[in-house]
Amino acid sequence: MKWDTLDEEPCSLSRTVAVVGDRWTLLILRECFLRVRRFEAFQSSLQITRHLLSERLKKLVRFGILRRVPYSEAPKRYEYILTQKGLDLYPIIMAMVHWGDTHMGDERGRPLLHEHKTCGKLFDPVMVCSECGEPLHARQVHVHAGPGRRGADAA
Amino acid sequence: MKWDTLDEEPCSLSRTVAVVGDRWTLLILRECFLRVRRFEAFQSSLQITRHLLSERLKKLVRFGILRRVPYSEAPKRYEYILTQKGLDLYPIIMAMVHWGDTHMGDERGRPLLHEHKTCGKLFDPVMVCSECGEPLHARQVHVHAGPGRRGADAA
DNA sequence: GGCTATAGTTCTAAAATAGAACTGTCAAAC
DNA sequence: GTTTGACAGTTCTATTTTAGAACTATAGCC
Repeated sequence: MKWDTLDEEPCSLSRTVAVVGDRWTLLILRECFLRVRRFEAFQSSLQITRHLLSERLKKLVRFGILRRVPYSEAPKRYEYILTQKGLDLYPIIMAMVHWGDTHMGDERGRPLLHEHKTCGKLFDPVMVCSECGEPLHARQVHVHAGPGRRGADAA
Repeated sequence: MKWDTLDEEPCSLSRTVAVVGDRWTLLILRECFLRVRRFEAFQSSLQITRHLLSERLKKLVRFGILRRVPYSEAPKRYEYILTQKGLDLYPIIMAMVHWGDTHMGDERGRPLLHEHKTCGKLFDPVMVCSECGEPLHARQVHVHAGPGRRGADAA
């Protein structure tokens, strides 16, 4: 497999994996959603090596997930802010958090609780069908080839 | 960071990342949801090296995502089947597919279309609040420390 | 001038992955 | 009864990635 062209595969999962499919990237994004924005802040909260952090931030900027915004002119300093494309990753992060809550928990209970400001309640994220609103289950979904596909595999 | 204890961090995202946070694992799971079950089938559809495929399947079995089920006694042969814990990863996969459809598409359209058998329509997955049913957005969610958490970071 | 803060870059060592070849079991074909 | 092929791996070396630590650069403050 050539990882450098994974984002051009005729499969939306592959394309997403090309961008967020590694450990550090997902942990960096977690920090972004927790309002972390600066190099030193990412580095100290994640204990990632500075080299890799630099690489990953560049990649996220290149893919349009983060914007590198100056917050100081002299000396030039930048912070990293989620774009809309980045904010749209929220369901992925939340789906992962929820699976972890459900299947990887210990006896102490959840590390974090989520409150929906709109309704004021503590909630779980639920994935539903856009058409009928019912919760989705793998075995109730049938997959068809779409226009962006010739041969090969996908999901 | 010590990847071998990432599944014990007080953060549900980290714990999930410990299990599915690498490229190959996510692609293998895609195949699982497409009903691929056998070693040779994974290997030829993904072009993964046999060594890594073997490693990743072992890991998924160890974490209870897949079950290794004999389908032939002589010679002994096994196939890999999603457990309920594995099936529950579906929202993560679908969230990633949907993000790819939305943000990584080309002019040819989607690689795959999804039909909800329950309602018969082509759909998109939508993540909603379990309490009020409204679609979730990152900035409408407030995070609280839960019981499974002392100091440090999380999501 | 010396100290600190911030945001990186550069270097070497260790670990993970790629790629190809090899092993072992059994069924069916010749 | 020997050969071929399918299947499910394991083993080996070469390349790529990542870890960990040190270094660079700019500027404010004392």
